[in-house]
Amino acid sequence: MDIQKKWSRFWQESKLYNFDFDPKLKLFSIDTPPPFVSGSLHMGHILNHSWIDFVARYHRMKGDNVYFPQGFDCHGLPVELAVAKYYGVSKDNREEFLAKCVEWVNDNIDNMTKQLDELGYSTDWRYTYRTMSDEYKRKVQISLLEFYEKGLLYREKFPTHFCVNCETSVAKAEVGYNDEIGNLWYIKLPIVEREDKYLTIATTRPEYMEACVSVLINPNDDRYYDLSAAEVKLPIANRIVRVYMDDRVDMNFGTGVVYVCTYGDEMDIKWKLEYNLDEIQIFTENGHMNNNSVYKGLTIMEAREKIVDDLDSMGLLEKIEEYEHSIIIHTERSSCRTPIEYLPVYQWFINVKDSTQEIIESANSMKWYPEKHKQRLIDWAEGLDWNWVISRQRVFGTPIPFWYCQECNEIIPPKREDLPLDPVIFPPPVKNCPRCGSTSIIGEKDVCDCWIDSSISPLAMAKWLENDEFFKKAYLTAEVHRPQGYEIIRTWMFYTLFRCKILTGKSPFSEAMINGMVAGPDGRHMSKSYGNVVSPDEVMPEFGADAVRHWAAMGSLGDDYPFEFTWINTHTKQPISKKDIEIEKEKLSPDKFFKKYSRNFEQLTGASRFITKMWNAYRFLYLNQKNIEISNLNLKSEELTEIDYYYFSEFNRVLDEITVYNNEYNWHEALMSLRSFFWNDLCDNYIEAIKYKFYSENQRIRQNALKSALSLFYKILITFAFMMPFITEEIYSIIYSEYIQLESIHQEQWPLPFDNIPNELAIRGKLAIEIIKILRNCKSKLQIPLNQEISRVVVLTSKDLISQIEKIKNDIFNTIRIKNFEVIDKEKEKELIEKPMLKEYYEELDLVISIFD
RNA sequence: GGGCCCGUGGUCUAGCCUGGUAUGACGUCCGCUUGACGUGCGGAAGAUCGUGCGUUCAAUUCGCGCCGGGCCCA
Repeated sequence: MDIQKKWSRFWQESKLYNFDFDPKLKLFSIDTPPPFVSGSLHMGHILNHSWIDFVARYHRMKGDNVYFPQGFDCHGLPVELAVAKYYGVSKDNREEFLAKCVEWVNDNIDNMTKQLDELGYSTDWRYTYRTMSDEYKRKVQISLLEFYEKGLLYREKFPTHFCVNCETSVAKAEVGYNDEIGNLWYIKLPIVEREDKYLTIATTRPEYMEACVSVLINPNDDRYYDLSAAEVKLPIANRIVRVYMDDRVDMNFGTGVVYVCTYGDEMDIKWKLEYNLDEIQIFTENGHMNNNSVYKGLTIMEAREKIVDDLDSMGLLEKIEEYEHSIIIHTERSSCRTPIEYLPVYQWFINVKDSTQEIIESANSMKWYPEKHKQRLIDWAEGLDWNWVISRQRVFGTPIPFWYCQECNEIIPPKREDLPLDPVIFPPPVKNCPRCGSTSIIGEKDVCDCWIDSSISPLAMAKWLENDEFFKKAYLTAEVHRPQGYEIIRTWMFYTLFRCKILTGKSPFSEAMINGMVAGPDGRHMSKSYGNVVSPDEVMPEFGADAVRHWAAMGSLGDDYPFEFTWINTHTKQPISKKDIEIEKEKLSPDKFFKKYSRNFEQLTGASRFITKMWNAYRFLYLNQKNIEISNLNLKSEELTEIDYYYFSEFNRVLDEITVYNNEYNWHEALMSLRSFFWNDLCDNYIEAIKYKFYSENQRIRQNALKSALSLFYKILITFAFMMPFITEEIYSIIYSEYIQLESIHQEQWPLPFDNIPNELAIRGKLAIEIIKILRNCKSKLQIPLNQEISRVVVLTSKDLISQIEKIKNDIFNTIRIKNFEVIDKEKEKELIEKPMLKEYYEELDLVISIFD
């Protein structure tokens, strides 16, 4: 932890990640997802932002001029809810409410910034943007003005969730479902031109009768096969409506006949649009019946009772059943809990339907990692049938900068130079409506959907409308990388492609890297609202940022990745089942509970073991570095041995491999491959095979061995640096800073392969390592401790190989500790009279190995 | 309600597009070791590749249905 703090501070003080606008270099720009300012990050963000940081650091090492500012998505319902809850300020007190929202957001950003720093996130904070800033709002509002000028922005009525008690539209997130016992009324509707024939519908909302615009039946329902396109007469309303066939009608509900009303539920809205049905609104905003109803003035509940009575007296009420169903209620305001109605209110729309081809073209012009997620966007764009509702009936958000005429609904746009503005308080640019001359012009009080804010993030960070030169470099000519999760492909990605293309004529991204969702232990994706979040603060102190980043790197591109843990008893270290933990949680106080049980993060133990291993490898080299003086790491060919060459060539092979993986953002495979090379090859075999030289009498041998070991280790260290910035920096500062004149390992370029490797020597080195492995195995079979000397080993082989092995026998017998090591022509086998302890045949290598006491 | 994605040993993952019973890692178990290594080395066990049907000489890999999980929109 101290090491982490030390380096975090150092990186900041040395301005290591400061972005320098270098006109000579290609700009690689990363359009980071602006996280919503919930206050703290969870492991889902950690996965996402670790990957982004990998991209940034890796591209820097590859020589790109990397620009990646971090943004923050400030507006949103949760902020309003939090402010209302924690500050007790009401929305009605607009000015104070908004000020408190800003304060709340700023506090949250501070904490999230701290958490990103702890992760080793290498953004340049000087370029951070916030969607609530004036500059950001200005861009958003200008973009809306441009959409208006292009004729893509319009305002019309659309049904929304509406609370008739609070007399306001409410967002989806503000409503909930409640199971209630109600009635199911069976109502007979006379069929037109068929005397005494009725069609019976079952409904939980009889008061909607006057809003009924059609009746639907499932075409597979043979009870009603003869009623296709029939008409029924609605009682009370005295209107005639048509019967349609629709296979989405649930045949098992009620009578299998459903009446479509304005607007009973969400399906009604859909059917209304699909069949182009009439719209007959019968409620007022305060929950009474309106002019369209004979029950005008009654409340909805009163009207329900009355209509049931009336139908009964008309003999059209067949029966009443008790029925348990769930109804939508206004849950956000706990004092309300009134059933939600759907009322058409004016909403602002952006026409996206007409741009789907352009969006698809943009998507096709990008490289997608992984490819499969491109389809998600294309399917979505092709299947899109509604335009984008951009208005939200909230307070804290970017204002929709328009006025409208209350008489004729004419939209009055703002002057460009006045933006940003809030039309609620800012006077309109004209006194009279340009169309009808009316003076009742009113500023829009709705604010923008958050996606309106965030879907110009590539323009905002590239300083669109602010700095033309920068914009050209960072957007028009840059390679722009978009990292994000798959869950927002249809929103963030979709809208960004759309808006940026319309506004600039150019598609914003050259590539996208898609991450999956991090799931909590319950299998659902980590989200504050599910209450299954694990904060990085809960694992960072124990495991460190590098281990957490290692965990992130092990996730696979585009797929979900669980962050699991099991509960264990702190004292016995025994795992506890989920069921038992729930019981204990109920029973004990939080204090006692956490004393008795703790979480065990299995996925991080592997990561931290690896880091320990790396640390040990460093320590071993460091100990020897203290004893053996070398002045530089320049390798000369005469100083290198067969084994060195073999491992150098192996490194080259692995380097190629991981470069390909990294270029495709396949961190999982890259890390696996590098990890196993480091652990199984470098530590287990290479260092073991040259270890003896560190204790050699000969100073040159000692120096050469150390030099080549340090050189190889250094290249590996560099390749690990972008994933594990802290430990690599620490090791660099201790053993390498004296040879390499860089302030930080993070200024290094991606390593070049070792050159001039004589193939013949490398092959011989490989042979040496193979024989060493075999002999180590033999020792293990004979249960001889590895550090115990063997008195005699005889290798029988062909004449060709004898001369090869002679050249590497030093390495072999010194590593394995063999007193007498003989290599003999296999034809002379008979001369061996002594009986060996162990005799092993290795046909593929053409070796017979005998070990003697 | 609609659309899309996913389902491989206890866990994560490769392979599937270009069909021939499966890759690697973590974890587990056994043996040895413990002077870079809160360990290391060597070895072993463990998957009828969600399920049913179909195409095929042959399916984890292709097609359809179902089940389960997820995401977004409504």
